[in-house]
Amino acid sequence: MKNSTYHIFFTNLASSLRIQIISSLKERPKNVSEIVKDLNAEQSKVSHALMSLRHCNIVDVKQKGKERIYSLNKKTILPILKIIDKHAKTFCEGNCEGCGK
Amino acid sequence: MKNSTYHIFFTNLASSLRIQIISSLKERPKNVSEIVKDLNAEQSKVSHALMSLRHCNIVDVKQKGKERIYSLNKKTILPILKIIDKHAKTFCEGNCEGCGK
DNA sequence: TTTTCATATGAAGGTAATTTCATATTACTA
DNA sequence: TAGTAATATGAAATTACCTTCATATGAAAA
Repeated sequence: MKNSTYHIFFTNLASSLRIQIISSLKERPKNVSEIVKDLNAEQSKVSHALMSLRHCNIVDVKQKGKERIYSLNKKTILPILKIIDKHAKTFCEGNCEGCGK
Repeated sequence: MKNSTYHIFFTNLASSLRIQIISSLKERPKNVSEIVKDLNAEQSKVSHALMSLRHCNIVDVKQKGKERIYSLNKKTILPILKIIDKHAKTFCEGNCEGCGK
């Protein structure tokens, strides 16, 4: 019961950097350099994060010349984030130690 | 960007033990001893896990004598798990290194 | 056909999360 | 009210994860 689908999937989402990448890709598909600029993060860090997201099919990638264009699997991710937003709105108004507010 | 709602929420779900607890509570509300028996896990471990889930309002608790009855916030959790199940079915048939299959 | 740009990779080190263990608390019961 | 059952708590130890840094790869341009 270590590497279940849920565990890998949620571990993947339990990273601020990866969530930031997801946010950035909501807008449109982007290459690595664009994401790096967006987040003002290190290139290798972003690459590692993208690799991880890719393993879970949270993002998809295609080559275009020497660039790689990453795109978000919106169908899976957006509804989940929406549910959590609603959850937070319902339970974490004011200050909620468990929800970062 | 460390303790965002998403980070705390997903970190909470990124634990096999806590996912097992959630699974167990899908059936019906249970006290700690029942959960401990269900999962064949240590009591203090389960208590810590429940505390963590409670902070995120993933579970709720009420006292009943000397027992504490934990119940699942199904409205938030079930749809999320469902989406991931579907995601896994779509992307991880056969063997998928990223999804534990 | 070397240089450069874009991105990936591996491994060591650092940080954060989980487990464990010993003990505390709280509410019933004899 | 001493005892016990049920659960919680704190802190040290362990494990898992993330970051960093140095380097590799691969595609295009010069």
